[in-house]
Order: sequence, then C-alpha cells, then structure tokens
Amino acid sequence: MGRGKIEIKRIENATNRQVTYSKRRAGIMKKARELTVLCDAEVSLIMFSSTGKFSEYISPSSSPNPTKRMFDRYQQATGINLWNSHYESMQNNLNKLQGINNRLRREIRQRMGEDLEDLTLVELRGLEQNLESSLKVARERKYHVLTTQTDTYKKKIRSHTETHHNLLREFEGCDEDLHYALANQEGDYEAALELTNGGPNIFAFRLQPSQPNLHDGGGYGSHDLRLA
Amino acid sequence: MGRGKIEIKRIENATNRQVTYSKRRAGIMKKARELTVLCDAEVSLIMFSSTGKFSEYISPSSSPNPTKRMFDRYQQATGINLWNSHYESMQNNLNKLQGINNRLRREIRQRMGEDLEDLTLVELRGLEQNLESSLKVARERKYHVLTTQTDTYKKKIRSHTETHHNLLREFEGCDEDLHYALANQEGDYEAALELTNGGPNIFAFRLQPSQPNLHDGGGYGSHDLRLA
DNA sequence: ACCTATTCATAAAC
DNA sequence: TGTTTATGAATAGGT
Repeated sequence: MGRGKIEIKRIENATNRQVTYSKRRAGIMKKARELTVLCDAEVSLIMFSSTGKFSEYISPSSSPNPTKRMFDRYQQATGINLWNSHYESMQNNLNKLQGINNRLRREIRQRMGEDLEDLTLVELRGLEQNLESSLKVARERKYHVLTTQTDTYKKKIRSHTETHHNLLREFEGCDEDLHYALANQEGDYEAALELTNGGPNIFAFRLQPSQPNLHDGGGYGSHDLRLA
Repeated sequence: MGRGKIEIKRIENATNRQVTYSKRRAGIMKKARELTVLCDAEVSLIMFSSTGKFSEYISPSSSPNPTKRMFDRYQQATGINLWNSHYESMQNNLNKLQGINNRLRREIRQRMGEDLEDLTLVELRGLEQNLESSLKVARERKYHVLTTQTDTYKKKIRSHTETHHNLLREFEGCDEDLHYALANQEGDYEAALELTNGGPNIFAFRLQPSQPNLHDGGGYGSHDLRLA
C-alpha cells in the first residue's frame, strides 16, 4: 500500500527506515487499539526501534497495573515464570538462613539449660565442661573490668584530692591578703572563713563514684529470644 | 476497509466478534512481523481474546529467551520493576534474618567466653549468673541421665541374671534326663557340661555397659560456628 | 474458509 | 516531522 509495492526486508537507508518505523508504529498501535475495543480483547504491544526508542500500547483494564496484569496472564498462559530464577534462589537462601537460625536458637537454649532432653550423656558432659570454662572466662573478665574500673576511680580520687590540696594551699597564700583587706572593712571575716571549710565538703560529695554506663540494655538477666 | 465502514466500538454479536478477532489478529501480527523486518525493530505483541485465548508475536532475537529479553528491556525503559514488590520484601526478610543470625552468633560467642570486650560490668555480672544457673541445670540433667542409665542397666543385669538362674534351674531339671540319656550313648557328657559353665560368662561379657549413642555429632567439645 | 466491494494504511514525494 | 496522494493491503459482510 503506497505509491508502489515494497519488499518486506530490512530498509537499508536509516532515515527512510526511521520514517517508516514512525508511520507503521502509529498504524499498528491504531490496530491494537481497535482490536481491544471491537473484540473486547486485552492487548500488549511493546516496541523498540532500531535506535532503541521504546513505545508501547497496553489495553486499559480494571487492574491498577495493566502491564503487570498482562505479564501475569502471560506467565499463566505459557507456564513460563520469567523471574523464577531470581525468586527461587532467594527462597532457598531464606530457607537456609531460617534453618541456621533455628539451630543457633536451639544452641542458645541449650546453653541456657533448656531443651536438654534430647542430648546424650556425652553431649551433656561436653556442654557442662564448655559452660564451666566459659563461666571461668566470664568471671575473669568481670574481675578484670572491676579492678580496672576501681583503679580508674582511685586515680581520679587521688588526682582530685591533689587538686583540692593545691587549691587549699593557694587559698592559704591569699589568706594573708584577705586578712589585710578585711582589716579595712570589718565584719565579713567570719563568712569568708566558712568558705575555706565548705570547699572540701563539696569535693567529698562529688567524689562518691556513681557507676558509669549503667544503661540496662536488656542484657543477660531475663534472656528471651523473641527476636523475630 | 471492508464492505462498509464500521464504528470502532465493542461488537455485540459474539460470533461476529470472534470472527473479527481472528481476522484482525492475523492482520496485526503480520504488521508486527513486517515492522520487525522492515525497520529492524524489536516487537512484542501479546493478545488475549474476550474468551481468554492467548496468542503472541515476539520478534526473534539473538537472546535465548526473547520474551525475557523483551521484559528486561521494558523494565529498563519504564524504570518500573514489575516483580519488585515480591523481590523487595524477600530481600528485606533476608537482611533481617542475616542480622538476627549475627546477633545470635554473637550471643553464643559470648556464652562461650569470647567477644566479652564490649560488655559492661552489669552485663558481665548477668552473663556470669546466667552461666552459673545454666551450668547447674546441665549438671543436674547429666546426673539424671547418668543415674537413669545406670538404673536401666542394673535392671537389665538383674533381669538377665534372673533369666540365667532360671535357665540353670531348668537345665538342672533336664540334667537327670540328660544323665539318663547319656548313659545310653556315652562320651559327649563332658561337652554338655561345658555348656552349663560357658553360659554365665557370655552374659557377663555382654553386660559390660557400652556407651549407647556414642555418635560424635560435633557437639560441645570443639564448638565452631562456621554454619554459613 | 473464501470472495470482493470498500475502506484504510502507507510509500513516495514534497 | 507533517501533508498529500496514488496505490496496495486489510477487512466487513455476504456466501
């Protein structure tokens, strides 16, 4: 149809090819639209030109995503699931992980003294020994942290008392000047003396070491494993 | 194009609709094929008739699965990933599980006395107490299994010795008959007596309790967590 | 499924 | 790209 008959083979002239593509694309889209309406059919038409330009016609449908609906129907019709390769391997991974998870949970439960019914005597003996050595390590670690912490506080206290003594000494140095100054304006001397005694008490209070990092992170006290 | 012009709207006569569908389907497929060849384009045409009958045209391509290729190109062109809804939720689950897994592993390591560096004093105290109580439970369980097993063997031994004694007694009963019988055919009497003495020894050997279920399932001795 | 009058699509030229 | 137009293609309706 046209000024002359043409042979159905690749149009070598690129410009010509592009022009023909545009015209025929419009034509086939019209046909698709007409087919949809006239025959109450569902049609999906996807095209890429030789230059990679994309265009499509999808018959409207009640579904919110006509394209997805189209591909779902396509897959149902052909029996070929296009994304199964991805999907299956993911499912496998998931199952594997789930299995590992269960094993890990069981191990933790056993290390907490639950679920021991199925263990053999040898396994129980192993568990007991393992718990013993773990307990020993944990205990050592606790003592280590404890002594380190204590040392730190001791050092802090020493440093603070030192600072305090220095302050006192400095203050004594000033004392004579104070005496001298007060001699000239009487009466506030008693108040000034009280300051010298109040100082140390303030330090003594602040140096009561309050436990640092006492955040309760739901640790090992009431251990429940409802993680997922 | 035809004997008369027709309005583009749903053909109400079902037969007529079906006929028109067939004709136009052939037509549009030819158009798709021509577009592919003439313009060097890639075309996917998928159709479902109103009765649900499926047909398609897919331009041939070097890819082993033209449909999948088409679909991939479609997704790349539109930026819409049709299977993302499935895919994303799976990926989320996977990540979540992986995270849980790591937490579980860490907990096990800590319960084995490793990875304790980051624990606070309070957490260490909790872990210690937890291990103590778990150890106590495991120990109790071990003793329980041990005593149960011992009891079972004691009972078995008792039952077997009883059976043995009964056998002996029965044999003594037969003894006289045997004497009588042997008096008639001499010489094998000594061999028969040896049987009476050999019996008990066989039992004594079998009753050495050999540990049951000694399968070493990589239990709690050398605990490594290279699970995945 | 075939026929054919008629409408439609489009190749070529601008 | 848009328009025109001669021509071949598609097809509606009938058989």
